[in-house]
Amino acid sequence: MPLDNLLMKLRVRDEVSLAEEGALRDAISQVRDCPADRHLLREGQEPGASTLLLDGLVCRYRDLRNAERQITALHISGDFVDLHSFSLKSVDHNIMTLTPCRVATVPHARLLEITETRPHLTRLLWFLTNLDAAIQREWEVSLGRRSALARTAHIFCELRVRLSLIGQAAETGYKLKLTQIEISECIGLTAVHLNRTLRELRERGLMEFRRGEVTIMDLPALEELAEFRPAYLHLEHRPH
Amino acid sequence: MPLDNLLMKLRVRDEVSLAEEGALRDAISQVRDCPADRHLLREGQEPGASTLLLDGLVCRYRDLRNAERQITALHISGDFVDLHSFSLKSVDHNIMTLTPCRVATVPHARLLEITETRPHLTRLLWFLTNLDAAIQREWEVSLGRRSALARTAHIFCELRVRLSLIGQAAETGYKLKLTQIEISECIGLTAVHLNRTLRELRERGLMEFRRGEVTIMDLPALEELAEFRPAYLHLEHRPH
DNA sequence: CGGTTGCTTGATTCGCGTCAAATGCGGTGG
DNA sequence: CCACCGCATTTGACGCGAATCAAGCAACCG
Repeated sequence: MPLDNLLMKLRVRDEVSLAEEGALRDAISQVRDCPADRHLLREGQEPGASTLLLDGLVCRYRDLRNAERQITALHISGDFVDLHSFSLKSVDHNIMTLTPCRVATVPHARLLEITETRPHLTRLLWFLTNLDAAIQREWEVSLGRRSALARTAHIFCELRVRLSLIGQAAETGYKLKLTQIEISECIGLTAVHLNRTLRELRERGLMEFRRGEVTIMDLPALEELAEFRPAYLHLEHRPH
Repeated sequence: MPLDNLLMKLRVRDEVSLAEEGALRDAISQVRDCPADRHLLREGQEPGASTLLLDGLVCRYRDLRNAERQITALHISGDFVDLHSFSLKSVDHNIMTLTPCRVATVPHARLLEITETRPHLTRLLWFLTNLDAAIQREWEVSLGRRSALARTAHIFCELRVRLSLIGQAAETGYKLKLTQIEISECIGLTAVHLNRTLRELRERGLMEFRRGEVTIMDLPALEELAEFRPAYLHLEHRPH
């Protein structure tokens, strides 16, 4: 079912009625597959539809002059990768797949209709925007003030929780088909230094990352090192 | 007029009808003054109202163990400092005034009513959330990949544009009643290093920051150094 | 199998942090 | 109006964490 992961994610936080589920289903105009490393959107474009990620990993990033890029968000199954394009009209960054992906297209016209007729569902979509923003805030904190070691630990803690909500992570580990280069671009390190940092985490017996597989040896110690507080992921179930 | 700055900000991007203006006005339950360095909200609280900043400067921040803080957002007159609390229910960071402020309280019940009855106004509020998120993204880029010099230049470029939208900045400068310590907490530097960086900007003839006053000597060069592209501030006028 | 991409490690450099002290400045009270 | 206090700013000396440069290795893929 294309909507499963999105619905799981939403239903952690609030009720979603069958009518709302139907409205979301009707909003999808098309489902397609997309290979890895393909742009879904580029800076300056004005898409007429938003993209819901059904499977795979997608990032949003910005390039700077010195040819480095900063990945500003990572998206997993069930995330609306550019819901904000409905609201902002133009996008101010690039969006690309990191693995082969399955994506659903949601025309802005149908989102508009939802905002005209379904206040509660609109608030849920708005909530998703706020959730993305909360995650971004936490990345700002990492980039600004956490050491390489804590920053690295933190992103793996965050992804563990986010993936566990859609049944794709356990306490002991999860699959994450990213390269060290890509992860380093998320956390503002060079790939070389990330590699050394991963070695340190491994040698300390906290976690391991090898060939797209995260193995967590000591979750409490890892979360403590990262100062990971999942409050920012807003896991509480509340009427919205 | 309490709403002037918010309306100016919105009307740069879209039409706001008189009825909508009235609805916003009716949403305000109270206006009050607040001294500098006062918390408006703390991590974990669940406020029943959002706060619209009418005058002054407010920041959002998170503290880490090592007693350092990262400021994740700066708000100026006309900004909803915690519109997201309506959507997220609990706040995951601290919000405090940096200067004496005048703030308006907007009960969540009235925001709820707006979402139930005014789709277009709801979309405008949602847009404000997305605008904040776009600014946060740009801060992530700065924190992750820009040098101290570019990062410093960038925040002054951004604030110049944001303040100019509400008539509080010129090409040549603006008032900004912040300390170097506070600015350094925004851009992930130490106050000492920011001070050296400001000296460098001054010696290069680009800009000066003294006693809460920004003087810009060479705006094009400053923006070039910062790689400042205002696209992320979404200044285009579009139907939402 | 050879080519390509990602991972790993070492040597070195450098940007920014840390520590410490001096200077400047606005506010307060006598 | 001046003396003093506390905080912000400025500067210097020094150290460290992460970047850079470079080379070798492992894994995958046609």
